[in-house]
Amino acid sequence: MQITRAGEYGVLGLLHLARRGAARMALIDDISREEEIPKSFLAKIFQSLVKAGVVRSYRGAGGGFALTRKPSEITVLEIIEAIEGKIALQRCQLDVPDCEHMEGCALCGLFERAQDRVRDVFSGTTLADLVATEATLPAKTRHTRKLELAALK
Amino acid sequence: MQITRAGEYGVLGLLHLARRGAARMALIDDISREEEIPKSFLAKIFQSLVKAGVVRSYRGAGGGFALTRKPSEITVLEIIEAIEGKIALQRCQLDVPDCEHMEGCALCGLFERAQDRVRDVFSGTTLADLVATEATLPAKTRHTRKLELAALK
DNA sequence: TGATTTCGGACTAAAATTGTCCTGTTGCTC
DNA sequence: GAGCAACAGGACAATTTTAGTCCGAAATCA
Ligand code: SF4
Ligand code: SF4
Repeated sequence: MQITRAGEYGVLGLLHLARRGAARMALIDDISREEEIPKSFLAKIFQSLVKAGVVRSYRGAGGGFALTRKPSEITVLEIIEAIEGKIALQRCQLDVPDCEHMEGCALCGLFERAQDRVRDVFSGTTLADLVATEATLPAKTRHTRKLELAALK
Repeated sequence: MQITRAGEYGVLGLLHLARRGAARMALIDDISREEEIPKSFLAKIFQSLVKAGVVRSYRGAGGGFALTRKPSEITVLEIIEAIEGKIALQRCQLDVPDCEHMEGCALCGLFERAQDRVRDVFSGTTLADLVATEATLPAKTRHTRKLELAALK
């Protein structure tokens, strides 16, 4: 019952992009280093995000990734589901359900309600919200710390 | 991002017990047959539930399992967490967290909120609620159908 | 005693997760 | 166009988790 690393890394990667401001570009290499995410794994994850239209990729020298929309228009739900597929708490909630009891199962409805609540939370939060939240957190321990330290040098 | 089979089977097993009424006993063998759950797996699951004090077990001939409380006093959350451990959407939500970014991570708080909503839904639903819900579902396809068919013979 | 039923732990098979790696392909710059 | 920089895509591998099985032991009852 966990969001996978892939999903988490995806959000963290895009959050990094959002933090950089508007449509600024970033190399997969930099994001991976600064957010401490395995590079080749992150590269793979970003492929899904490109396909989902959340980021654009630019190849070749001087290339990288950039958000296609404003951070305030990209929800966490969209990101996670682009990477992991639809959030489903049980097989009966899958896009192609895998249980023959669905019609008469009371539990099924409960799972659906729980799942909707999760999706509500994630769809009600955008990258911009996360960036804003970050500002309220103790700076010393902020996840962006490596960035800040690097800037000092 | 799914509740495991173990958790689901646990709820389904107890639901069966609740449906049977008050403190009536049931054999693991019957529950497993009627709910179509692998017997040895269900036996294992029920061990956790005994340890958690949700059911009592009686060994030997004429033994079986019975609820220790009224169905209206047993929540789905309690059942699932007795089996799977605390519901956690991410490693930072684990009982012994496994991430060094916690203090400064905006995402962490979001996961916590989502997780709390899930727990709300599950803690707000008891076995009695599920039994009641079942009554409103189409009888023909009800999950208890096998029981009913057996009763006709 | 012997049949029945749960207990507890060791064990296994399959699936999902979490990556790596290598071979393109695209685009920039000289 | 040569050569480098960066992403694209797919095959592959290691690890972990899930989903069970199996069996001997302990309890209980007739
Ligand atoms: S909750 Fe009910 S419908 Fe959903 S997978 Fe389980 S048995 Fe099937
Ligand atoms: S959400 Fe943040 S705190 Fe939680 S596991 Fe991920 S990086 Fe760590």
